[in-house]
Amino acid sequence: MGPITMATIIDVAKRAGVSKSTVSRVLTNSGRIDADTKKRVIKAMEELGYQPSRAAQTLRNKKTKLIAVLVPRVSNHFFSTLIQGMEREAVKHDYQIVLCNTGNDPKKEYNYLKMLENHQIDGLILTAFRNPVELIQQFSSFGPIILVEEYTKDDIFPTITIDHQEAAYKATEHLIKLGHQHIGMVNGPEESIITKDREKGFLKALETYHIPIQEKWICFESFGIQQGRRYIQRVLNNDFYPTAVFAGNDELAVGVIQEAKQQGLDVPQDLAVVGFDDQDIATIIEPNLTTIKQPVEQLGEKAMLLLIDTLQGNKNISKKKILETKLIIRESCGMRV
Amino acid sequence: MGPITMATIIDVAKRAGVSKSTVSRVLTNSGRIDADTKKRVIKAMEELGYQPSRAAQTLRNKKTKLIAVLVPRVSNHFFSTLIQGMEREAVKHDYQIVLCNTGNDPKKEYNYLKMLENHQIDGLILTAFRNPVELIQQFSSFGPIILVEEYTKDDIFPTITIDHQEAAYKATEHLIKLGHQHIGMVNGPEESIITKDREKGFLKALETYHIPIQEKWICFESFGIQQGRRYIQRVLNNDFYPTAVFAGNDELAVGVIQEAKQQGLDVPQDLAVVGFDDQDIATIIEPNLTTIKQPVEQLGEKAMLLLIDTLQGNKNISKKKILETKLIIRESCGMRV
DNA sequence: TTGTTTAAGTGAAAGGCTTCAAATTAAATT
DNA sequence: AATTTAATTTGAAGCCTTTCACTTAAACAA
Repeated sequence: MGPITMATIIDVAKRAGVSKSTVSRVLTNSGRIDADTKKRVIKAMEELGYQPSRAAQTLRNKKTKLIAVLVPRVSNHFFSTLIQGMEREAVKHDYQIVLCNTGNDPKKEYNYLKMLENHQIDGLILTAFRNPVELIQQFSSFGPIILVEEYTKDDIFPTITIDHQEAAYKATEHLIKLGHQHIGMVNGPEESIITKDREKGFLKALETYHIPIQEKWICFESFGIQQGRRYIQRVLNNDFYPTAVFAGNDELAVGVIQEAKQQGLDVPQDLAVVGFDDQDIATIIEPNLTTIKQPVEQLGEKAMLLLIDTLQGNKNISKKKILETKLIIRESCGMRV
Repeated sequence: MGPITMATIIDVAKRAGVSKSTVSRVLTNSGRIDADTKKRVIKAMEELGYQPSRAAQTLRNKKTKLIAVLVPRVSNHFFSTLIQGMEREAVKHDYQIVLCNTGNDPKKEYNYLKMLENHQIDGLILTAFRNPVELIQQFSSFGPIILVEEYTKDDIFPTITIDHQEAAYKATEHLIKLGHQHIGMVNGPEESIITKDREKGFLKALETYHIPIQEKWICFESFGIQQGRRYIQRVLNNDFYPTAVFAGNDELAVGVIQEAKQQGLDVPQDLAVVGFDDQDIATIIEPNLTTIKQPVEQLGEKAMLLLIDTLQGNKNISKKKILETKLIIRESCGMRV
C-alpha cells in the first residue's frame, strides 16, 4: 500500500529539509553540493520511493527519452530481429522504443517526422523511407535521424548498413564458381537503393567472369515467398531458363525453391539458389538455403548506439558504419557442408 | 522554412483573437463554443501548423497516449505478429506503442509496472508475466493491464486469448482419428498456464478415446526448434516410442520433424506431427505442417482495442474474450489436402 | 575589523496545456 | 426598459521540473 499519489520533488525537499532546487541538483548531478546534504536528499528519495516525473522533465527539457523506430513490417523476421537489437541497446541507456509499422505508407512516416518536430520523440531510426530525402532532411534539425540497412546518396544521414554490393557479388560469384553460366536474379522492390546495389554486385560478378546477362531473368519484386514463386514461374515459361538464381532475400529464395520443386525441377541439381539474410527459414526449407548472413541484431544495436551517442553529444562518432556479411554455404547450390 | 520553434496555444489564441482557454476548448471538444469562433480558431491552427505539445498535455492530464507492450522475445514470429496487430489498432486511436523485450526477466517487467505508476505510459499489455500476480495486480490501480494469450486464474486481468484446451483437444483428436494409439506431447515452458491448458486438452482427448497415457512422452520445453529436436531424440532413445506427436508450437514441431527425418524416420509415415500457431514455417517444412491456427494479429488488435476502450471509459466491454482457432490440415499427419 | 573569495543553497520564472469559477455578452421574458 | 436566463468566453491556478541570478555562510587575507 504505497501512497496513492507519487511523491514529487517538493515532498523530497521537505523531507530532506532543503529547497527543491537542491533536490533537482542532486537529481541532475549538477552544481556543487555538500556531501551530507546529498546523502540526506538521496535518503529522502528512497524513503519516499521518489521517481522524477517524466512528464515534467519532458516539458522542461524537451527530451522524452523516446526513440521511434520505423519499419515497413514488424512481423517480418528481418525487422523484428533488428528491433530486438535496438531495444536491447536502448534500455541500456535508459531509452524506450516507440514502434511504428509504416506499411510503406509515406503519411505514417511523415507523422513521425512531425513527432520529432513536436518533441514527442528524441530521435528516429528509419529502415526505409518513402518521403523525399530533402523533406526528411529538413526534419533532422529537430533531432537525429538514422538509417539502418538503407542509406542515401551522399550519405546525408548517419547510417549503419552492410556492403550490399559486395555481398551480392560474393553470392553471385559462388554460383559462378560452381560452374553456372545462366544466372538470374529476383530482387527486392525497385525503389530502394539497396536492391539496386545488390543488382550492381550481381552484374559486376557476371561481368568479371564474362557471363552473359539476360535481362529477362532480372526482376524486381517485393520481398515475399509468393513473389519468389511468381518469378520462377515466369522465368520457367520460356524454353531457355537459368540454372541458378540469386534471390534478394530468403523469402524470395524460398518461393523460388518451392515453386521450382513443384514444377518438377530438382534443387540444386536443376536449379541452384542463393538467398540473402539468413533467416530461420533458411534452415527449414529443403534443401537448406545457401545465403548471405547479415548481422541483423548487431545492425540494430549499432544504429541505436549511434543515435544515442549523437543525442548525448558524443563527438567521436563516425557517420557511416559498414558491418560484415558472410556467405553461408548450405545445400541449395549443390555443395554439401 | 517554418518557424524555428513550434507554435503554442497562445500563438493560436492571439491569431484567432480569443483567449487560450477557448483554443483549448476547441482542441478538446469540450464546452459550448460559437460555431464562428471555432472556425476562426481552427483556421488559425492550420495557418500556424499548430500541434499541441504532448509534453504539456501529459503533464497536465497525466496521460501519455503511450501503451507499453511486453513480450518475451520480439524476434519470435508469434510475438512480432501480435505486435503488428496491436500497432495497427493503436494508431487508429492516436496511441503509440512502447516496446519492451523482456527476455523473461522479472525486473524488466517490474520496471514497466513502475512506468505505469509514474504516468510514463497509460496502459500495459502483457503476453507473459514473471512477477507474482498479486504484485502486478497492485499496479493496475494506476492504469489498465491487459493479458493476451496468457491469462490468470479467476480472470484477474482483462484478457484476450483462445481456448487452449479446446485447441489442443482438436489437435490430439485429429491424431487419434487417424488411428494413432501412441501419442506424445512436447509442450512449451512449464510455468505458463496456457501450456498446462494445452496439456489438459491433450490428456482429455486421450482419455475420451481411451488411449493410454505415457508420462515419458510428455515433456515441457521452451519454444524452439532445438528443443523439439532434443525432445524427439530423447523419446526415440527408447525402443517403445510414439507414432504421433503433438507439439506446443510450430517451432517445436519443426524441430521434431527435422530430427525425426534425420534419424531416418518418415514423416508422416512413421511419425505424425501436429503443431500449434500456423506460422510461416508451417508451410516451409516438409511435409507441410498440420497445425492449429491462431488468429494472432486479431489477438493483438482486440487486446489493444480492449485496452483503449478501458482507457476511454467505455463501459460495455467484456473482461475476457476468446477467439476461435482452427485446425489446418496439411501433410505432416498423413492426410493429403 | 573590513573586505574578498569560494562554496552551498534558494526563490522565482518558465515550459504549454486544461479546467473551474467568474465574468461578459446575447437572447428571452416580463 | 428592466430583469432573467442562457450562451460564450476568460483569467488564473496548477501539473512538476530545471535553471539562472542571487543570497547566505564560511574561510581567508589584508
